[in-house]
Amino acid sequence: MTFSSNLFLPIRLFVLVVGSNWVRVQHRYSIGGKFTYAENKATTTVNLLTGKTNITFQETICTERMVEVEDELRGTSGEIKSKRSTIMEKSSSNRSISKKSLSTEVSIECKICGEFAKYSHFGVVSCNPCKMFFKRNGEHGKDALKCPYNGHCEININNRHVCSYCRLSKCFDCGMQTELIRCSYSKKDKTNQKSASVADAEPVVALKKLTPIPNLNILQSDQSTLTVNKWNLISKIYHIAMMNIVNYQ
Amino acid sequence: MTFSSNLFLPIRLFVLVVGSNWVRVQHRYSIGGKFTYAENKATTTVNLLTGKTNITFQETICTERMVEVEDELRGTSGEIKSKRSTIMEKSSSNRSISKKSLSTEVSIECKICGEFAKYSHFGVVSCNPCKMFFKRNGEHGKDALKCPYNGHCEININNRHVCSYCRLSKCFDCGMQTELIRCSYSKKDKTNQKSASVADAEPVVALKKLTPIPNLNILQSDQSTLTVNKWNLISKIYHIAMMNIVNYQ
DNA sequence: CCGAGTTCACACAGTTCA
DNA sequence: TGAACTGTGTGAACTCGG
Ligand SMILES: [Zn+2]
Ligand SMILES: [Zn+2]
Ligand SMILES: [Zn+2]
Ligand SMILES: [Zn+2]
Repeated sequence: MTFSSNLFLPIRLFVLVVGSNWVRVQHRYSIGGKFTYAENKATTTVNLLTGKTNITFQETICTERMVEVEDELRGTSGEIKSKRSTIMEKSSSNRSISKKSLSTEVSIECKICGEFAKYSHFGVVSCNPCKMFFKRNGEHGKDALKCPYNGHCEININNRHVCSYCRLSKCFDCGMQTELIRCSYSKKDKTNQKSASVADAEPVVALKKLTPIPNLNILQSDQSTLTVNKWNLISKIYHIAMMNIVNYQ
Repeated sequence: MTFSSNLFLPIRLFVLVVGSNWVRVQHRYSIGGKFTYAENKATTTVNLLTGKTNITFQETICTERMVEVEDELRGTSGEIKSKRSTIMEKSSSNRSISKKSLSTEVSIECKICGEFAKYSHFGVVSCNPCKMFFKRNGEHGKDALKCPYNGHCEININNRHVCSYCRLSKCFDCGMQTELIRCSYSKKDKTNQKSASVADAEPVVALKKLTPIPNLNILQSDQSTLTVNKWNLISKIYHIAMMNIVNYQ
């Protein structure tokens, strides 16, 4: 994917998704004239959750100059001929910097309760409490619980412990998957335990189609489906990357 | 093979296959008028996997001008005659630039997950993560793993880490070969270990025919078998080459 | 340059205990 | 219930050999 930048420099910008939460932004541009120019490659890797950035900046300065050479040639008849020709001198120097940066303000909230979240758990960006809650209650299903109110409680960080039914409902609504709950660590009989749980528990689940994980799929293959928020986030990343680049100069 | 270009310049374009992953595109064109023109030859070598380009640009400017020359001739009778004549002066200057470029717009996708891939690993064009995954899990076989769903997960870059069983299945389906997984580096007894392992373990493997690595044979000898995708890729290469040429001016 | 190998930090499971 | 921990698979970045 190539962006056209709105800067004056002709910068080619490549954005790649790396892993689930990392986006890599790579700039490549040449600056300078026809015969003296710098080729720059700047790679910024941004973690969308923590905002950490790793930057690699590589610069190659190329100098090509036309040197005029004048040769004196003495002809057979004794007169001096002058032959003028040009040759190309080329030199290039390389330097590269790499730098790790700390977190910036890009932070992510738990989809369930709104608390600060760091990772994606069971397929949804969620905080540790909500992760633990789903692990405990996810397998039983929400039918085992009961809402003391009308079943439409709004869940936030303060009241999340009040109604388990609505909290679990919201977990499922946000896309948490019980399939991602694994069995306990056991090095032996790994396959036995797994097959047992799948066979016993819910054969209906086994027929379910695998839904793509709803974590930050910032850049999916079809770019037309990107929402405004995602484009805004991309431009934010682009801005961060650009600022980091500019700071090198 | 010759392309006709859609520029106004009459450019002759030659495309050659160099090695397995390199394609060389050569342009030749003249520009200018009858007496002043430039003969240009631009050679772009494109790596189909990495998209790197090496460019050589050679320009010969030919100037032929009619120069009016006035010679004083002293006639036999002593009077001065002026003879006006035109002669053809021809000069030519040469310059050549060669430049290695970075661009990666021609990219190849991992057959397993679709991520950007640079090399072929274990017999299949694949990304680094999928390479590592196959190296770790290839030898155990897919029976050691279990799909939490129905065993037909579609693998892409976002969900590849969810179901190891289906990922490994796809690795095998795409043609990854466990035979290409080597032992670890061991500087001593290298030959001994190799011969021992072949002799002891699997004589069947030794009898198997090594299948040719299915990397990008973009331009095979029979061009009629080129698919639409390959033609598209070629035109993409052509575009990149052209853009690189144009940027020199 | 390509394609094997290795290493280490991280993401995201599970577990324990107040 | 949730803070704090352990354990395991993953992948970016590197080395090595042909
Ligand atoms: Zn939460
Ligand atoms: Zn409720
Ligand atoms: Zn892959
Ligand atoms: Zn599966």
